[in-house]
Amino acid sequence: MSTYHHGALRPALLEAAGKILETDGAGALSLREAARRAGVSHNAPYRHFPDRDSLLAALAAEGFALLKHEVHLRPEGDMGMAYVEFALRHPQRFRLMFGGLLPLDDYPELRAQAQGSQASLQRAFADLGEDSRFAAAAAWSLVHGLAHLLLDGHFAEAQRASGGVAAFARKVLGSVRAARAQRSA
Amino acid sequence: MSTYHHGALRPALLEAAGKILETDGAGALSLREAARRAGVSHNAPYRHFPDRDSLLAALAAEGFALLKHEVHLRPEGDMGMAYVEFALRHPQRFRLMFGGLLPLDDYPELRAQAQGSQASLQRAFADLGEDSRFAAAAAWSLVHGLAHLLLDGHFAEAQRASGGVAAFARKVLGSVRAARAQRSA
DNA sequence: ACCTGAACACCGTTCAAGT
DNA sequence: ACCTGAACACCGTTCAAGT
Repeated sequence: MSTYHHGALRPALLEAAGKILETDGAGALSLREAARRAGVSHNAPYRHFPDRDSLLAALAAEGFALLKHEVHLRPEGDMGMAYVEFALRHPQRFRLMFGGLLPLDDYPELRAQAQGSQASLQRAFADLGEDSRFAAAAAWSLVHGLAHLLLDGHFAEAQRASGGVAAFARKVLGSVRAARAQRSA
Repeated sequence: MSTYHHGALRPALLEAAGKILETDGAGALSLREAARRAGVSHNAPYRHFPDRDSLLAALAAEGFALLKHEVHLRPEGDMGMAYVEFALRHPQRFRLMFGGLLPLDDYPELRAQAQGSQASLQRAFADLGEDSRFAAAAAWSLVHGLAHLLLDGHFAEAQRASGGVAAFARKVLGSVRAARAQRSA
């Protein structure tokens, strides 16, 4: 009880909010419910977050840090797959990070974090096209769009035929890699 | 005044809701505000839509029909660009269609409509990779991801250097096409 | 500094009526 | 059949207090 009154409320709120986000999505996340789960009044969160958006922004920031970490655990050739797998493992977090719900102009640090994940993919797919800047954008677009469309269930049948989401994703990314390989041959 | 009481309320609500969607986004769209703009009580919409989600679903359906129409106006090689341009021209509509806000499992006709836009892109990018099914998925993913990332402003600097969003998008899509061309040479 | 409780203006949704 | 008005249980946010 008294622990929350001693400076641990902010992380407690983030944890409670994170759970709501994962299970019900950002749209269902209310400050009041997070406060309830943290055992404080509906008003206590305002000591730690100026408004609802800034709590969502903090959750998105956690997500960007985790995404960067998971992508960097992989060898370069597998970073695209790591990106897709992150989205599949944390669908609601991914939607919060990239769903346009947050006014990114008000949170420039979030956009910077998002571009941190692009820097890695750039190297991974650098030879997708000639100009490396456009190639990097194409690489990020490819894995980002694939992640989104998988989350929306738009490849449901194809996934079944491929034996699972991950196997399907690997084949889609692999088909582009194959085109690149033939080009250099 | 009395016109709305004679069967024209449904389209009037869709029009009012569409305007709110375009200016403030799906999150800010309330049934009560749509009803207000249509000049009826906050409760009248329930005669035409069972709940808020089904109004959003109707707006998304309009979007999918428009997307399909605009994509089919272009020659095959330009359909990817048409897809991106649709997203840029109707950002909030695009986010509603693909932002995960709607429970697509409850609206199977929407998912069918979404896949209608893929059918065209499949032909347009059919030689991106060997297996045409995976190549089609890669093509849709590429344009879809590019559209999303452009809307989120993640390519802001690169866009400036390229002289505008559309020019940048064209170069990104072109860089993939260039890789394909080199491969067949 | 951090938290509580009352208050206000919004929602979505339901129900009982009105025409 | 279609619409209104009252009502209920939620929100985000602000303000005046409490410790």
